[in-house]
Amino acid sequence: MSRSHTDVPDGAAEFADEACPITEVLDHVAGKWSIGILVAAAHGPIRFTELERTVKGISRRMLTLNLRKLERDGLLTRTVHPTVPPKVEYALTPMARELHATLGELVGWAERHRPAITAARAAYDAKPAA
Amino acid sequence: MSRSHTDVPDGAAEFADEACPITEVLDHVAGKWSIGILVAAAHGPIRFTELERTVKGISRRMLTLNLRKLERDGLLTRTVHPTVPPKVEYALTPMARELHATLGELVGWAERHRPAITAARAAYDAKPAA
DNA sequence: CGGTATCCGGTATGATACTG
DNA sequence: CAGTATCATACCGGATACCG
Repeated sequence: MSRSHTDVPDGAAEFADEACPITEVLDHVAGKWSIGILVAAAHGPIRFTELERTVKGISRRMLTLNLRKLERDGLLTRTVHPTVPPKVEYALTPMARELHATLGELVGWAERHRPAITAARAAYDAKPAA
Repeated sequence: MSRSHTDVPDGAAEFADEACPITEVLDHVAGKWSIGILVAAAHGPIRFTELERTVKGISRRMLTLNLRKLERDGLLTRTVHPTVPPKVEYALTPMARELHATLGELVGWAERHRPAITAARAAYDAKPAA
C-alpha cells in the first residue's frame, strides 16, 4: 500500500507519513490467515499439522506461506526437532504476544459489533436506490 | 481472531468454527485500504478528493470500492450535499470510532515494533540457508 | 510429518477514459 | 467534484501431486 511519505496536510493527515511503513507492517497481520495463525499459536508451541487442523479452512500452501511470512517478520519462531517423524513447532515471539493482546481487542470489537454490521449490510442492500 | 463468544478451551482449538464470522468482519477492516481510510476520516468529515489525497497511493477506483464497503458495513456515513459542485462527505459512525481507538493500539504496536520487524526480516533474508 | 512444486481460477488493484 | 465503466494484470489462494 503505500500511502507514501510525501506531504501531509494537517487535518487527517500526518497519517500518511507514518502510515506508509505502518500499513506495511499491518498488512502482514491483516492477511486473511495471519491473525488466525497467531491466535492458534497463542496457546503455546503448535505443530504444523495442528495448525492445519486448527485454522481449518486454510490450505497447506497458504499455511506454509503465512508461516514463513510471520516467521520472517519475527512474529513466530520455527523450531525443528530432528526426530524421526519430523516435528516442527511454531511459537509466538514476545513481540507477537503483545500483538495478540491488541488483536484480542480487535476481535472483541468485531464480536460486539457483528450484529450491527450484519444489520447495516442488510439495510444497505435493502435500499440500494431508495 | 478467534475465540469468539465462548472462551478458549485449552488447546488452540474450536477456533475455526467460531472464527469464521469474526474473520469475515475483520477482513473488512483488514483490507489494504480500509484502515487508511478509517484513520483519514477519524479527524472529522472528509471529502472524496480529500481522501484521495490523504490516503495517497490509492486509486480512485479502490477508494470508491472501499468507501462503499465501509459504508455498507455501517462504519462510514456518506453525506451528499446537493450543491453545484458536488460535495460528498464521509464520516465515521460511532461504531467505527470505537474501532479507531483499537486501531490506534494496533498502529502503536506497529510503530513500536517496526524496527524489530525490519531487523527480523533482514536477519531472515540474510541467512536463508544458514 | 512437514513441506515444496505446479496448475489455475477469482479477486484486488491500477490505469485510463467518460459522465453528471 | 465525485464517481462510474472498462481493460489489463498481479497476486491470492485452492486443489493436486510429489519429496525428504
